[in-house]
Amino acid sequence: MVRAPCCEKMGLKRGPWTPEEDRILISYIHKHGHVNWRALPKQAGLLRCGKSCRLRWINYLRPDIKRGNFTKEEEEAIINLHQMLGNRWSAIAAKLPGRTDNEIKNVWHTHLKKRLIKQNQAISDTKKHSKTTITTKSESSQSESELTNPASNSLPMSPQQSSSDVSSVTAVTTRETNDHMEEENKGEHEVVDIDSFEISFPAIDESFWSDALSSDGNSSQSTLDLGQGMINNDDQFQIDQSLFSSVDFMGMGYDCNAKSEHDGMDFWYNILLTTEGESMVPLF
DNA sequence: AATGACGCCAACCGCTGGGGT
DNA sequence: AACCCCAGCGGTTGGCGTCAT
Repeated sequence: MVRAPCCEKMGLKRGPWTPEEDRILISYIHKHGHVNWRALPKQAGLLRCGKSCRLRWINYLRPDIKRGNFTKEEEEAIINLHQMLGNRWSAIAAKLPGRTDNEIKNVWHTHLKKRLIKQNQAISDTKKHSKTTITTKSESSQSESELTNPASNSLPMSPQQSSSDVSSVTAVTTRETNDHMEEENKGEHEVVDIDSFEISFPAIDESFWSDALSSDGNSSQSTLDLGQGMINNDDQFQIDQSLFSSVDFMGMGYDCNAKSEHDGMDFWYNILLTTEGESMVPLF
């Protein structure tokens, strides 16, 4: 069953807004606010559906909207936030005052995604010449789909994700034996393709996401005690601080690698951590 | 000057989750 | 528990402007 678009009902207007409509909407919201978007157009005397009014206000008419081109800083922030959050445009917009989710989404699709694809293409071309890594995966460059939703393939599953969605974890899981650790330091390690390396992870316990990571600033390593959770109930993530990438996402967190042992093998994860006072918690 | 290709972006569509009954 | 209503979200579309031929 296909639902008819709301605006098709009874001659409601669609398409671009006129300055007069804008004026009516602004004036009404200034006087009465927007408690009920559905009722608003009728009360304001607009031949639009509530949804259309809401969108026009949120994306264009709000007084705190910042118009004009995105600055370099804003673009970099979007790239970083997209790395962390994926296509959660509203969450990204919340970090960029004056910018709307729609605007950010458009900028991403029209500028930033293309730019990143080019950059990654260049990086992968460079790697092809210098690579010593044993790779079981076909040597394809980062795909557009990976760029479209990096958060889903570079992080442990979020509480919103299905715990049966194993591929989102395995997508960046690299397998290393303990022996490979030293090799890794020399820049060599085995990268295991998710398609050819199958392993089932137990479901993530909800408590994982709320457990705090205690950080020991003095030692070279700190330990993230997962409590019950990620791989099995006894697991701990060894966070090797030397492996912190030192990337500080706008003061909100750190990008680091984490290791967990499972069936005699070490599994490495990329985790984003955010600081909350003294402790650090997994961002996702 | 005409026209087709392309890029941008405002607006729309359909889905989802929360709250109320 | 089931249903309805609504706001909010992310994906998609279509119109318009610009550029290349």
